[in-house]
Amino acid sequence: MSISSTSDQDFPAHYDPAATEAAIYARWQQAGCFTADASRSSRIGGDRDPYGILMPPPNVTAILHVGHGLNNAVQDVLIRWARMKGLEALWVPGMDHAGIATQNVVEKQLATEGLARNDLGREKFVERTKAFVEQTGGVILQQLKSIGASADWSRTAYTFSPELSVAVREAFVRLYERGLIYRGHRVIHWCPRCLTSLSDEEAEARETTGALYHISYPLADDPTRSITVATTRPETMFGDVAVAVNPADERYVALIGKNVVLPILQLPIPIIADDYADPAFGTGVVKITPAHDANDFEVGRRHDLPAPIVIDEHGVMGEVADAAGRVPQALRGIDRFEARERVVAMLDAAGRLVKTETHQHNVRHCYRCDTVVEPRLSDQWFVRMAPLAEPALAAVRTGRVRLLPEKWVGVYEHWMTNIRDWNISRQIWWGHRVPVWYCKECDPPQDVIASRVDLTECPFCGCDVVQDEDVLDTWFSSSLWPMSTLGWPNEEATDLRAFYPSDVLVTAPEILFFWVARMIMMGYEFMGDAPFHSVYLHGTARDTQGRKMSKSLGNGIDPMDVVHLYGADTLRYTLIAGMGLGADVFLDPNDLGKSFATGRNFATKLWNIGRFLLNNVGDDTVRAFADLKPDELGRADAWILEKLDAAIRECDRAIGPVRPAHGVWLEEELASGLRLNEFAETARRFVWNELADWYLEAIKTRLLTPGDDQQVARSVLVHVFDQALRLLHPIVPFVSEALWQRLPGHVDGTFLATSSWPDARRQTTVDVRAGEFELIKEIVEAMRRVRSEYAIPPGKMIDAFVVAAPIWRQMLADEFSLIARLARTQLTLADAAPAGAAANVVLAGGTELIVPLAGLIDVKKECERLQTELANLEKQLASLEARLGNPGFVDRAPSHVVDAERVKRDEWSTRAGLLRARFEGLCGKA
RNA sequence: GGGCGAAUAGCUCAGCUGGUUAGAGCGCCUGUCUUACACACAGGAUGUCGGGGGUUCGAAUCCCUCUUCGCCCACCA
Repeated sequence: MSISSTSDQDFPAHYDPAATEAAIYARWQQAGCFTADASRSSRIGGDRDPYGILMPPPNVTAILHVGHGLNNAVQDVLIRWARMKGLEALWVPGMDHAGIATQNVVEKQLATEGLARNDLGREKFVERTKAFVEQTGGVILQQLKSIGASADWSRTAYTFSPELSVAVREAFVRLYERGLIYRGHRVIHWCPRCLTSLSDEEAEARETTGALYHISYPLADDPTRSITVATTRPETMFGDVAVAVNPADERYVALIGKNVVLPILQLPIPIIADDYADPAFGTGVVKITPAHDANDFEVGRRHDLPAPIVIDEHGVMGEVADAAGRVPQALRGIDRFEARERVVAMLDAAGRLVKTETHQHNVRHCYRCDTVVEPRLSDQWFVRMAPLAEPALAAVRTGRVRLLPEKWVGVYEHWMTNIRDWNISRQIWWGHRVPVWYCKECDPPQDVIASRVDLTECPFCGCDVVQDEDVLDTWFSSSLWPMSTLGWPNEEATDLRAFYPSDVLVTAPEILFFWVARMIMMGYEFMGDAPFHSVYLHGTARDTQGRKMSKSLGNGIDPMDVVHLYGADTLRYTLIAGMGLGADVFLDPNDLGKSFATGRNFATKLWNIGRFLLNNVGDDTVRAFADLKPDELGRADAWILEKLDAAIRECDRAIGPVRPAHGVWLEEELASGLRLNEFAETARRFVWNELADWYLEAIKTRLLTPGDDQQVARSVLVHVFDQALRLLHPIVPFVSEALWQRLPGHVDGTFLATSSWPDARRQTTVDVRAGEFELIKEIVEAMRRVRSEYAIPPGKMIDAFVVAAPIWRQMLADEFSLIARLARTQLTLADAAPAGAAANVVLAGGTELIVPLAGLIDVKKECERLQTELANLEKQLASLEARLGNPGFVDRAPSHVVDAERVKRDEWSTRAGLLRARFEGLCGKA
């Protein structure tokens, strides 16, 4: 890509991403820039410390949205930084088979052909899904490449691959053998549309306005008396097996043990006493429906009651088990919500509906299809979580794992200490089938066999066995991701030894419990260590109204649109710069130009700095920066090198450290690192406000004037820009690479992506010349302010005098031409303020600028302005005096504060004196 | 209902363990096509740091309280 000429044709004023990005990415890949070499990991005897990031695997059917863009941009910044720091960096990409989600997609597809999954049968359905995934899946991984993701694609993983399926089985069997997986018969969350159970996390609660129905149940032995129950779900009454009152509730104590008659069915059921009934809620009487409510199930169990099921798997009224004659003929086959209305009408007609009141409560919905979840009594597999949670909780408490932002620590602890068992079986077909076989001939416990290999016959009696029909929760396989992608359960696997544990996990807080917590648990259970030391929980992409971007709201932004319009760097820079730690990113889907202006403007600026540099430095050999002698450097050179060092240090602090120095995070370490917006801002400020605004402007003449000093300026410029490109590369990889490869002296076949991260120089002494440039800069800024204040035309060269301490005088005289160019002001050294009307500015250190105003301004107006300025200054001075006169302040404030205040006071009083003199000189003594 | 967090410029947010004149980006105002960049340059304005109390020589920063938002969790039918 090296170029010999820099005509406008191949170096246009605006960076053209379309012309460069794809080609650069291809060359990175070709050169193997992103492929990690496990043998170089110091953990297995190599020469580099490893650094690992695990990509949260997107669903195999997913298409890139801004959330993915944001998530992967963060990871890519980190991995590119680590790579440049000389670590053996591995970013493992991959996809999730996404059980329910993918099955739903295929079922929808089938539906358009008029087919249901049962029409195909399990085997055919799975085959079809597999084919669908092979044909259309993985689009997102390709899209990630176009935003620059430097993942190691040679290690792309898939939760449903043969290798990872082995890991899933191994984990299941080991947990089963340890008694941490068990089969339970209980009420779980059931989605009547997906026809599967859901975990607690998958059943999302949503605040809903419903109704609380008060129904009177007459006493069996005295139909004139009745007790009233309150329920939100009258349709479940056919499954009632009792009504419960609190044993301490005096209203009902006398009735305990009697029967009431279940309305409509005319079925006698007992009144029982149970603490579960809350006297303060509703009527204090609760109907007990063990098959359709998790709490009622527990109550039923305590009282040894049956659990008739009256709603089937589709959410339709029907007698399923143990419920003969319970569902009236007229309601059979009726949907639960329709049935609710009919039951209410029936009760009303029978005079049993006492009243209906509106009621706020939470209703759980399926996280995949939003259907109202139905509590359902069934057999499911569960993971016993308490023992697994213990080390995972300790990991965060001891600092082995840090959560950022820290506010999530409390949430994590709360969840971990109140953890409930995890339902891992799903009644769908797409996923890892539960590796359990049943033998009809053997007696418990030998009739249930968990096996790492497929069984065709019972290992105990040799007769036929059948495999469990269920598949595992997708998140079960995800929880193994940090190990399974590296070769576990083969503990000798090179990648596993070289890269486990990894370093940072970057994800959205929504899946803290779905995924992150469970990965930590599994890490400890199977590897004896947490899978990473940092969890970076980033914010959400929102529209200008603060709504989360989503497909259903249609307020999303397609990152590919941004890439096509403005380039990947624009997308990345905007997202990274706009994202404080854990803060949401706000973008306007209706105005991409405005939303991404930050990134686009920056990319253009950077491009133009490069353009300037190449046009002015040219292709001729540039002196090696390392060969420059310190005394060859000009003031601007010394200044920009100092700023560069500061920028490098600040960037390091913002993004690092790589990992805790002593295994656990210390207080002081937690204050830095992963502040990517600070990193971006620091780099931007350096490149734009320091390098471009000042250094470049300052050296223009030097670059054009042949001689030794020209060579120095060229060398420093190339060096500083090279370093700046390195700092910026993790954020804007494409434009930085494109420019870096064009720098004079670039060696063909080398990449910025794999070059080294800058180091700040170890300077022990303060460079006086840098300070001198700072004074020049202040003078220029002051002159510009004066010019603007007095509305002096930009093109007009004006004269001014400078009164400075003797040590500055020669230096200033040297730089008069530079100041003249930057401030359009011809300075002359003076010993004191010349007579006549003038604007007067005092800079830090007592340097004074005097700008004769004759012929430039309205003297009368200037007098008024000076007067107010003087009044303000004197007011401020008075309060400063008061503070310094306050013994408490002087005694207890740190000395540097007191000193600073004193310096300020002295400066201000000098300035006040000068102002007064100027005022008097200008207006004559009033 | 329990827990956690936030409130700073028009908008989105920085402001670490209290200490010079509270910052950035975008937006806004004025001027400029100054031979890298008008996606730019130069200059500028804007804050009772949510309200109230307290600690202190000194509070955006620490404590209490109120208000308003947000998030997580939860079996009150």
